[in-house]
Amino acid sequence: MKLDTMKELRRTHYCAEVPHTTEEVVVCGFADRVRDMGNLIFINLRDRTGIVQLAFNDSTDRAVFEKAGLVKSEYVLMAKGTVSKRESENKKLKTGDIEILVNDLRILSVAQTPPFEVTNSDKVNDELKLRYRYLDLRNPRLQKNIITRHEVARITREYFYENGFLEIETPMMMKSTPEGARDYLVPSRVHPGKFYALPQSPQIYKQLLMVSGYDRYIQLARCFRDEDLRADRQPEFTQIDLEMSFVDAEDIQGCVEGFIERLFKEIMGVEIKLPLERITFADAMERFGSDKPDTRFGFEIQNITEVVKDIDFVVFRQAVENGGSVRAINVKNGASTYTRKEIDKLVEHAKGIGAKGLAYIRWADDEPNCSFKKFLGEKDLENILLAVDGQKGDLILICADKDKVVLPTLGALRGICAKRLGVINENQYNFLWITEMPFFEWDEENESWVAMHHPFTMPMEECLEYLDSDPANVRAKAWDLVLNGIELSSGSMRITDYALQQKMFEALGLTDEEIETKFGFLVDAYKYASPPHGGMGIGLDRLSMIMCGADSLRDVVAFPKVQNASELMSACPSAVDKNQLDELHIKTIEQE
RNA sequence: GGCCCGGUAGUUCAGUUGGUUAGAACGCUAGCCUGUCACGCUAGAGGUCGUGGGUUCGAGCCCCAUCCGGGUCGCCA
Repeated sequence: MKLDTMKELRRTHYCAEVPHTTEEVVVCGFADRVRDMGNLIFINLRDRTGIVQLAFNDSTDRAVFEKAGLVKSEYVLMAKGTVSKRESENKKLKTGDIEILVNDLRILSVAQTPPFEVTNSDKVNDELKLRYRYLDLRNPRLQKNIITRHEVARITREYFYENGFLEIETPMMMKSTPEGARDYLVPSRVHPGKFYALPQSPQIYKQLLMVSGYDRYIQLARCFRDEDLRADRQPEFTQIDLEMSFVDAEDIQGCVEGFIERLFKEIMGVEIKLPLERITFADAMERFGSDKPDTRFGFEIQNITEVVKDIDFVVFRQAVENGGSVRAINVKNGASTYTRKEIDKLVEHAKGIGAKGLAYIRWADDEPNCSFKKFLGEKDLENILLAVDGQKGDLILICADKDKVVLPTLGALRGICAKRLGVINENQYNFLWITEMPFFEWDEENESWVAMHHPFTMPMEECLEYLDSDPANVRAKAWDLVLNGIELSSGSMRITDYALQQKMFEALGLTDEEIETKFGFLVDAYKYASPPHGGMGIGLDRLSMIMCGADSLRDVVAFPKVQNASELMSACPSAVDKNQLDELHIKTIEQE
């Protein structure tokens, strides 16, 4: 087919923004649906704003009409015509009461039959859509998400600029720091055997910017982590990275709260009530069994150790003897309708997390059905039900083990049951600050204490005395921001005192040599004085995901990676030419 | 790395106990159609049942291996 060109013609309006007047307009976009009725043709023209109907009838010039007959799905068109009121309105379209009577149609580009219908692809396999991501990105839903994400970025910059933050870029090629997540490494021709790393976050650089006196820093920073993916985890992601000087934790949180409030108001029209709710890490674990609890529903964890400690049931007794506990969640909202099979599935899930099993009481009929009834004394069941407010219609799940097992298990089950029962309000946005995070975390594999946040995090003053004696009880001036059960953000005050930093490194078991080679430049910087400072990194992708009502980052990332961290469209990562490797002084597997 | 789920026309799916020529809808192609808007009607094309091996007289279906995708645990300072 001979294609047309735009020549002198230029767009006057986006499709969904064509005015209801009779003036002449020029629109362009993709042919969405073509309805050819013989002597009457309608074409839905689509661009990033929406759809407008092009009409061709007996008053249309014959050459134009015949060209319209050639148009197929996804052809790229430009059309000039007059806006006309429609005979019957289409209420589903923003422009449903008008159409364009076309007097000049240009077919600018033709399309093969696409592998799936671009605007009707909800059920199409993700793999196929990712392989043809450029087609899926034409989908209005995805376009809306990508545009929303743009709005998030725009408001972020506006807000932080208005509050005196400077946007400063930090390097994408930096020193590898083996702590924490695995680095993506970058070799270089001029440095045989040496590697840059892509940043897991600009952490160190932003701290140095505070040392240098830039006072308030913001960056929409790309970050990279060579770890396994999840629906809410991509190996490459964007962080709203900020750092502030001469502030304490509450100041930073207040600043971020203002940002959240503005963002939700402007984009969603949702009022977020400030200040946001706060809960300590310890309380979050105790009540919700998670460091990122979803508080849109109840089913809180209850400690029933005292109630059941005298029951002669080996599972309970062993847990208590081993310093553990017996805890329960009462799944209300008619959870007693759970079938035996469904409960078995919950038990399986609990085992997957590490629990040895799960006891339950299901009260569907007149009498409660208890899985460990034969071990109970006369009043025991009554006491348990009283302790957890058990009523007819409830399902009570009980787990007994060490707290390290019991809490996460019940925390996970809590979420699963809430989803199954449909008690989660999708239009609710429950923000939650998690405060007083532990400083150390016990690393089973290496049998050592590691920093839970990062080693530059300031411990809480009152905990300094436990540094050596009881690391588990040292809490940090670190906090997370959680939204609907998803960790959005992490922040902390940083250590600016050289001596204290040395002490923290010691507690983490780092030798002087290790400190020098890994963080020497950072440690040295603090010898030259530093304002007190702290900051946060807010997950822009996750934030956008929740604001779009999506349940996967793929819906808000233009070109996402799949589970094995490859990108299906371009098929990367890929093998490279041997010459390229030689130049980088890298031996291939065959050479070894 | 572990566990679970999936892979059958271009797409979404159905496919009985292992049994003749593997079906439907949408899409696509052709024709008809002057007010459609998920247009309608008629006809048609389109399949190495992910791949390899095995069991069997016979495999889309059973077994083994493998690849791809999804979820999840580990992991993610």
